[in-house]
Amino acid sequence: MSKKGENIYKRKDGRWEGRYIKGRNKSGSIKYGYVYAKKYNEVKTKLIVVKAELIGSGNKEYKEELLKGWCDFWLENEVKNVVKSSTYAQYHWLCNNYIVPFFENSYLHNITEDKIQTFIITLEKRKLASGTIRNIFALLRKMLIAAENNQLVLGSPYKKIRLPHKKNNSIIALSRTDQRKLEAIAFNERGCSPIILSLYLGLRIGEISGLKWSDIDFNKEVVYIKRTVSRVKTSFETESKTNIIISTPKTEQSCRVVPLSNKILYYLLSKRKHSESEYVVTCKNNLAEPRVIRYRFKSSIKKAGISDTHFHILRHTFATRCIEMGTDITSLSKLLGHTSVKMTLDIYTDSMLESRKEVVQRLDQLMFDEFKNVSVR
DNA sequence: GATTCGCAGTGAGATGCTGA
DNA sequence: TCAGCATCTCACTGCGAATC
Repeated sequence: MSKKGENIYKRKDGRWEGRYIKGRNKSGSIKYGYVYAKKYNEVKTKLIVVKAELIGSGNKEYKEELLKGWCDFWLENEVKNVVKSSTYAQYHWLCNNYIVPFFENSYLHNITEDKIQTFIITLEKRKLASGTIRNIFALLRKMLIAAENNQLVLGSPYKKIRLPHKKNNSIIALSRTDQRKLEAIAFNERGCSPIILSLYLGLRIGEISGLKWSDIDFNKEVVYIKRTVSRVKTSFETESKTNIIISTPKTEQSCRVVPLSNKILYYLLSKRKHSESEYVVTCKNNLAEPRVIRYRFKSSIKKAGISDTHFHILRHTFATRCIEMGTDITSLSKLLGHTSVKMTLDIYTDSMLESRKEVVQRLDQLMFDEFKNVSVR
């Protein structure tokens, strides 16, 4: 029930007791405050409230708060109701697995640049990817800024930290041969294939998972992307639990209208005839969650004899084929649901190498003709 | 065998910041 | 002013174990 470091314990008389640092006496030992309740969760809530009151009152002694305590308070009061549940779950995980264990016995006002730098080096030694280390540091800094705003931290020890360099991974798409092999298997699926939807509409896995037949306007020949599905950790108290969350797409721009080609329209119409579910891609007549789609994808690429890859490659393949066919970048950006054209350019610049070569060849031809003319003259 | 779940970690995309 | 980099938010991946 109670977690290590929370200072919440079940008493022999059946009640739950929670302790918090109220201050220190002259000898430096901690003075505790106490709260009681019949249930664990009630004690936890009472502790949060009393800590919030202490911070609000500007209690000088309370400044000797351990990072662990501040972390719990901050997550519960300043993060939980502000960000999406998936982000909260992510923060919770990063805090409890990296930040809190390292700074477990550190007081907020004793956290120095050196200590944070050592923390980063420790993470590097654990062979974590640079992106992950940057994510962990970004979270720690955010937490420290919040503590700074509450006068719990002196100075800004997070300002001059050296972080590992970011890696740039190039985008990989399926070759035309592999795409054909995969399509052959996907078109033979009994239900509507998520592979076809991603290859021909450029949809993300969560968008496919949440796609309903009512989102498709067969008369206007368009599909409306309105929701995304993901599995998120929702319980952090006792045994951990995850749930399917249906929410709006990643950004406002991700809510979009994607036109349907004649072939895809025909494909969808034929699949709708045999569907008994409100969802386009199904598992036991309900929506197929992203994990199920990924699981099926893995088995399809195995059957197709394609080397192991991830589902998102289908979206990259869609974008790459569009570029190869000369689609303008603004239209592609809209189709993919990117916020800006710059974003699309940043991601798919490498895919445009062939088009750029073509342009240079054309220029070369032009120059050669000019050169010939000059020589003749 | 198919599917679900939890854990541990990585990557994508949007937005903010900075310095040339 | 604006490109490029940093930061922030959120989604996705791989794997093993459990369950259906």
